[in-house]
Amino acid sequence: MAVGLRLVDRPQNRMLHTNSPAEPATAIRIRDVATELFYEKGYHGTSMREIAAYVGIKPASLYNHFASKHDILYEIAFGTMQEMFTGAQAAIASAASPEGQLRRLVEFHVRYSATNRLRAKVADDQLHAIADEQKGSVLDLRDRYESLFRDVLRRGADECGWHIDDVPVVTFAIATMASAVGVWYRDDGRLSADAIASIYGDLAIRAVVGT
Amino acid sequence: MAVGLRLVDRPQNRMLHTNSPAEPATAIRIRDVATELFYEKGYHGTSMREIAAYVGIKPASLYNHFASKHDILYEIAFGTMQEMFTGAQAAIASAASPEGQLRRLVEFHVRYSATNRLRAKVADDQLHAIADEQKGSVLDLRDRYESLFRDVLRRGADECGWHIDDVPVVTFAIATMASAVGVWYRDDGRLSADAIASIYGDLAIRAVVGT
DNA sequence: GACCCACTGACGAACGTCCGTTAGTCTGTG
DNA sequence: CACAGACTAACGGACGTTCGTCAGTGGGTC
Repeated sequence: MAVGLRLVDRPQNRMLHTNSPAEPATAIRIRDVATELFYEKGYHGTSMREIAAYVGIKPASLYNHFASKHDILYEIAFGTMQEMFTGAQAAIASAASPEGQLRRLVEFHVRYSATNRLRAKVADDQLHAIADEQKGSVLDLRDRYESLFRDVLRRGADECGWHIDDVPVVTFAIATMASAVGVWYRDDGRLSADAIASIYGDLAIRAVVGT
Repeated sequence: MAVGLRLVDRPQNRMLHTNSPAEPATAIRIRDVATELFYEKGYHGTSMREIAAYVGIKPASLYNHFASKHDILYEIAFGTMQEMFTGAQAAIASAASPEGQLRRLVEFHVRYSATNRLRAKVADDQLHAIADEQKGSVLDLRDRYESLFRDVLRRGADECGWHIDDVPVVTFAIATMASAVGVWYRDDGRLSADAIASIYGDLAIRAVVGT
């Protein structure tokens, strides 16, 4: 497990006296462990037994916290998309000009993709494994997120004469470029998330607004 | 199956008299079907039974053509990386200046990612499912591919004063941006692969060289 | 032309293993 | 005492893979 999971082995560890309130609730630990395993091996490549082992409980106990394996993935994906959507809204609201909005948007997206790289990638890549009834609400949120980007670009093209051959194509190009930061970003890496966000902000502005 | 698979049902179809040489060999059909299923549902989400059903043979017969499920994925991933690497080499050789080389490189990458979108995405996303002994050779090829990009950017930064804050970061940004075309490209879509490649070529040049 | 034989690629049946999930029980905490 | 949350044990089913078998094809020999 490359990122940071450790198998928990606690033969005698039945919440001895709920000592530390800092200790995260089991449901959260399950969600975090599952996020990491889904990231590493995919949804279908990860078993409930494995999740349980890393959390340090027996497989059956998972069902005290989640109704099903699908529900774990759904909670990860939906929660992530929700965070991204509200964050992007705030980013846009924090600037007035299209140029300022684009920069804030890209910077937010990069920062989020970096600091929440596991969540963000799982929400993207494992969509196919979400149950059909649940998939709709996640996709809907994603569409609304993308349209935030698109609207800023469209306004820049209309009002400021940006170099945009094709708004949807460029929207997607910028968004995916920023998403991909999560693939290589590391908390202890050479560059901070803010520094990378700034580089990408420059890149996007230069690509679209000009030098 | 969204892309184009059809379940093959042929109760009486034992290569009646090897009539058409146009009919692809079974191994190729298996590879193509597997590519599509891995793309749609991931490696672990796809079963050998399912692959066999879409090809129109029984599961056991798959093993006349591939030693294992892992081998199918490996052949897809390695073959794809090989094609991309040799294509990128040719793209670089076709221009002399860093600017020309970057444009050709981006255009090739976009065009390949568009016209081979299933292969390309499977090779990227399903790497985690490749057996450890085989993973090395695929990763190695990918590293060499990335260094082709990196070298062009580095040369542009050194010799032509391009705006590159950080060569590895920008390398990755451009490459992933171009890869992502495969997510939405469709053969019968509004824009041809060449047109999209050109848009992305412009975008990359503008982002890095300036207007 | 008739025979032989290696080869290819399909088949049905079965293997041991692992899967997600459930039922029922026990135990410590409030 | 009630309850939340852990446990043990087990379920049916799906998994990748192996096996023995067999029809059809093609080339070499008489």
